[in-house]
Amino acid sequence: MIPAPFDMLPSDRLKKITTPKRMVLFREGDPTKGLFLSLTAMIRMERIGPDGEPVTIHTVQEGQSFAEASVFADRYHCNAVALVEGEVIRIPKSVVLAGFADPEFSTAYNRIMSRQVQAYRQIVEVMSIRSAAERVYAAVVAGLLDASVMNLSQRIALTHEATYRALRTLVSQGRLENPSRGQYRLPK
Amino acid sequence: MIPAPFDMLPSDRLKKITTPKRMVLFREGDPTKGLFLSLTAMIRMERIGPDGEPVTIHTVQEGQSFAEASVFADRYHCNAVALVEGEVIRIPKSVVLAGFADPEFSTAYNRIMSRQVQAYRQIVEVMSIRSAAERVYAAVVAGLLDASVMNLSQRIALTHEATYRALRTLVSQGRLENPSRGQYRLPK
DNA sequence: GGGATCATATGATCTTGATCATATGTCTTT
DNA sequence: AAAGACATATGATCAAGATCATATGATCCC
Repeated sequence: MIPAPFDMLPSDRLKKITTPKRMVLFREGDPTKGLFLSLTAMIRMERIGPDGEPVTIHTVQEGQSFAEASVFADRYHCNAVALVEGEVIRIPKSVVLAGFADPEFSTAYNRIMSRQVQAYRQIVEVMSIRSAAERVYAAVVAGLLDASVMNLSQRIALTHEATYRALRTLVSQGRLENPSRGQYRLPK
Repeated sequence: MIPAPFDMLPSDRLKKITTPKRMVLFREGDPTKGLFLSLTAMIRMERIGPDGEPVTIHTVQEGQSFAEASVFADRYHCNAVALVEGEVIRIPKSVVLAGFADPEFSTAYNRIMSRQVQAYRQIVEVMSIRSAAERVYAAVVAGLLDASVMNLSQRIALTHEATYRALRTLVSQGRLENPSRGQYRLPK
């Protein structure tokens, strides 16, 4: 199944690709072929820095789309490399551009992009909080502790040790509850 | 002048508002009236945390749009408060939704949303770099030093002192040039 | 021109989160 | 049931960035 809103596009134009680990999906400077959708893959978007070292721009998780802006550009602005084996779908830019003629697709696409922008703004604000405890608290309030603590700590740029300690502190302050090992929630 | 792509919408439906300092544009739970465009205002988007204290979700700068996702929601999810006096434009959600019938508007709007997502992903990745020098370097490479150093330091969540020191370090390493006071750039 | 304000710049000190280490709980696999 | 892998959890130490302080250059404005 293809995640919304791309399921509204003609499925015969979408190309499923199985990426072996380390496969390069595109390189900086390549003519753009379209955006991608990771079904089960993890992709590193990287740019080669002035020192010649690769700098990670973004890491794509399962279920996420990436290279959306390539639809409006002639060339890719970074490299995309598979970190593990997995499946991705390539959506030709012509298909997306044609999709904008369909108000329903335009609306649906804009909806998910708006949500993403909203989510990123919040993450940026959370990441700007200096104190580990306050950062973790803001993240929990924002609902970012939906998976593991490990996962949370990565998303808010703290070590998992600092995150565990912050959670402990918040529990001792009565600002969070720890009903069982590994479970944290706001007191109700 | 109204920034793209909103200049493509019927201008008689857009409402210009002059916000005095501290004016509340909308509150969490209010029925959504549409999205906003800050012309000269600074707006704080905040949510009231469980402690009853306001938590900043995002700070809107001049020229930015905000509450885009409200177009797809019944109620606002946060408060919007003017930090200084300034001008904003309100765009009713019906106008935006009607706009999606126009492929040209749809394309233009989705273009800027794609760019924003791209930019936010990059910022998040930069903010995840622990070392101040590497963080600043990545930010400069990403072109984030387009205004003042003060501005940069805020955007990448470093104190300005740490940012100045990191710049100094990078210059001494030959990774940046400092042609004149306050000017920093990549060596050609 | 003089004063106010702000960005740039750097030094000294201190706090805090990173790092390293270790242990236990949980889940999966065989 | 044992082994392996991984998340949870916490202690000890250390380095790096935050904080506080001070100074200078630039800009505005009256």
